[in-house]
Amino acid sequence: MRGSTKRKILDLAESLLQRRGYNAFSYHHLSQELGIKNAAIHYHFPTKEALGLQIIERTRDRFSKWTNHPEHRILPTKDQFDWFIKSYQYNLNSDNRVCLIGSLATDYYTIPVSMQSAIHKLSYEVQIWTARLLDSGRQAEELSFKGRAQDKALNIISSLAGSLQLARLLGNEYHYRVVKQIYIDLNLT
Amino acid sequence: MRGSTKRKILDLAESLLQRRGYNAFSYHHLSQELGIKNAAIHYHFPTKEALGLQIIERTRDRFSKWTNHPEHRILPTKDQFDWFIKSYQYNLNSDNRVCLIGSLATDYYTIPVSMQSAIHKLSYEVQIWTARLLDSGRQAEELSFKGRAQDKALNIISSLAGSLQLARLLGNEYHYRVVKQIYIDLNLT
DNA sequence: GTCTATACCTTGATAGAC
DNA sequence: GTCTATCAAGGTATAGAC
Repeated sequence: MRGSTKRKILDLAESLLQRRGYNAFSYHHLSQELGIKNAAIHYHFPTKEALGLQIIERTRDRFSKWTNHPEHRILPTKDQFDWFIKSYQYNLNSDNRVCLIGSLATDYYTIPVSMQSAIHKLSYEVQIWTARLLDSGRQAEELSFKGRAQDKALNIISSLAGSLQLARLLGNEYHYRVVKQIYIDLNLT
Repeated sequence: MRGSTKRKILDLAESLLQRRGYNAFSYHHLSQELGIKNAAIHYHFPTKEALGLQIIERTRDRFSKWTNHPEHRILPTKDQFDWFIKSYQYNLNSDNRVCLIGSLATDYYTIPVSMQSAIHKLSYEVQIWTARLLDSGRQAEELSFKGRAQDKALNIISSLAGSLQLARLLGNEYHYRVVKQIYIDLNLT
């Protein structure tokens, strides 16, 4: 992974995947942008499936590392939630990428089974973490909402995924408005 | 439009677009399923762009027809909102399609400019209608929420688009939970 | 690790017969 | 309106030299 070329391929592929979708980026895009030939990419990632899979696994790993870090787990609910929101806005400010889950969910029935399985795991992990954060935050009275924490979590995750997509059509400010509304609805200010 | 073949092509293409995305359905898919040759499809829709465009325009037309119908405009806020929600659930129950806006928003940077423009118009119209419904509903005290109607509208639309996508990963019941949470947050029951 | 060269497939699209 | 036949372009992937 420290191999510079391999990492560059992975970074660029991730970016293209979230900007154009799985079926609309090619080895040619990658090779041209990186100034190498497509055979070189196949050396590092034998198949497109292997490449796609590593993109997902790396994201899972990042998410897991942050959320399981001892120093992060003891942060106030708001700080943890802010971090979560920021991870979406990083995409927005990087060429209007949509989130990985949203991108692969719309391509779901066209991607290899191994990738379906991996993105399923990621979405499950995100959902569990968010639900727990909301639940403990409500118990600690750091925020408030009605209904079940899991339902509210799903509602927020859907909202964030969708708002990155709508931002492409209606402008980036719409994402920020959606986020503002989320904070309002949680009484988290 | 009454032409049976043309309509069948449009229906099937719409379905494939919302299930697989713009770049993952082909004239071959259409011709095989309809039992005709790809040249016949090109007769009705000279280019894929023309086909994609008509799909969007038809959806815009449907939306406009319903929302501008005099009998619908005087319905209680809840009834109009219920109709809106049902239009998403129709997709969910038809082969787990995502909504047209969500599908084309993730493919946005890979579709022809004419389609970008059309889907932009649709999303704008949906946003305006939803914001007005929420605003007048709140004034009539048929529902309640904090913040601006436009922001809440965007929040709900994003949520609905996203939940159809997440439903593919986490199961259809998650969409219904998101919807339930939306009603709870609006005090609309 | 990266290259050249190439195989093989799918794609959107067109020409012209019927 | 639909067909057969065909095309050029772009896609993933592999073999083998360097």
